[in-house]
Amino acid sequence: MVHYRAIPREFYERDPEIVAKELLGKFLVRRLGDKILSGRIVETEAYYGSADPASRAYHGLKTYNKAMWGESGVAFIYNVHKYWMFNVVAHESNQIGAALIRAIEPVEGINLMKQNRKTEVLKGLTTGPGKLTLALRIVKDLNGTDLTDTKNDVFIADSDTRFQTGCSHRIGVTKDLEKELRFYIKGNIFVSK
DNA sequence: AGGAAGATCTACT
DNA sequence: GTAGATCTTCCTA
Repeated sequence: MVHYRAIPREFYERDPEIVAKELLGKFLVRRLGDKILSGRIVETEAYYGSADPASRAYHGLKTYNKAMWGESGVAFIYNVHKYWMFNVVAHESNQIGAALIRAIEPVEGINLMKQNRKTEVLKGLTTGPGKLTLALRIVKDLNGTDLTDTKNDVFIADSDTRFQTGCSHRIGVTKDLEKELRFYIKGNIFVSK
């Protein structure tokens, strides 16, 4: 049983690019009853507001994306192609932004993750945004959950381990920015392709 | 009420 | 490498 340390809200009250980069190596933890599922974050992407055509916030404030305007450090969950995308709201005060968790490396509750994904194979279990939400049973009910509180059903926990990181352009977006806003842990086999 | 789009995944060639 | 499946939400009529 791992002890999970909460991350203060100030961590998320910065530019999404910085938050996305620094989320690498930290833990995403899901509580299912008395069971814990967790994984190390190995791949993220940063999204902005009206200046970012790939962002959910690009077309202005809507009911489904209003979390991106809200308090930093809470979950922003959005549906695409039958899957749920898991984001953390992250922006400076009066700004808009979020960091998408794209991939994790399973740590605790691996057998339950396999059940949730209906597979026996560890390889590829959580190597994509849609796969990891399925594995951790993350659905839109968790939208708005405070991720800085370790008592909640889903939260993010700190880690002291440092990794070599790389960056590239975002994946799957139709209109990307010039900036490279995807970050990943170099050499980790759970980074998506 | 219906159509289209979307930050995806799987399976098959 | 590419096609098709399939779901939630939004936009228009």
